[in-house]
Amino acid sequence: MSDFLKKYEVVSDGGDVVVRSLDHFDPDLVFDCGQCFRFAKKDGVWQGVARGRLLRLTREGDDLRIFDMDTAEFESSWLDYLGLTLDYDIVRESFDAADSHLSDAADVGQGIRILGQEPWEALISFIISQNNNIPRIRSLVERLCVRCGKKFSANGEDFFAFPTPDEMATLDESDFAEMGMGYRAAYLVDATRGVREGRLLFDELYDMPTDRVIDRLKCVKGVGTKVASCVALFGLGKYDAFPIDVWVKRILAKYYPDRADIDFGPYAGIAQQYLFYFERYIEGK
DNA sequence: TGCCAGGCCGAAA
DNA sequence: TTTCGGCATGGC
Repeated sequence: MSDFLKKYEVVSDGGDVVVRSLDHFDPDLVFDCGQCFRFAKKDGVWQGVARGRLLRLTREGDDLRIFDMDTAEFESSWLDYLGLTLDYDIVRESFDAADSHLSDAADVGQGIRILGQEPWEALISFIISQNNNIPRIRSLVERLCVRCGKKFSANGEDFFAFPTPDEMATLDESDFAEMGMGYRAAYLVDATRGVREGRLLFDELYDMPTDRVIDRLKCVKGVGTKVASCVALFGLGKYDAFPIDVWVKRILAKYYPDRADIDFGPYAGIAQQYLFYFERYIEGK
């Protein structure tokens, strides 16, 4: 375990886990910056379904409280999910060194961390995201989970896990279209087929260089550079995944007209997320 | 009522 | 290789 993990402390507290002195984690930004679509704030507590479980958490001053969890479970899977295995002091230093505009964006988005989502969920979510707005993406993802995800109860309510490929395969294109997926219905069918038939194996992608990962993901119909980059970043932890051909035309052309070849380095994907959030923030969301 | 949204596909130049 | 129209749908 490297030194930076000693920057915070994980303790048990009345059936909850409390992460003491945690920097660079603002739930309002983490869960509302457009990287995930299944979390909502309720009575000051962020809650959502992830990895088949209800996750509830809130900030308490310098600490982060995760409800109804023991430290063993937290350390084995949620440390990684919440992005706490990466030192954001180092990320931030690299941004400050790279560029002043990015540094400004990082000021605004201070507290964003990249979650470690399931690649399958990221793939489906970001196929749905194309040419769609965030409230509608949330609504469509939820509709999909209610339709074919496993139902479970937690904290006195019913929730639905994100459907597995097999569960998605019980639906056809017309079912997805009925849900309001539009022309993405065919893409969802192909993604499901691709994973079930082994054309796309996520396990092979973790140790692969990011550019090859993106090429592989593009074997699914409806997955281009942008969607593939989001899956690589949010679902496979490829922090350098940067959707260059899309953002060169949008964000880069907008903020870096004379520097189309700017290199954001090993955390380019995180830089991209700060810039995405910054654009939403300065344009009033 | 229009415009637009975490884009991609396929055709045309 | 780059450019561009079309695409389903519903937030705003």
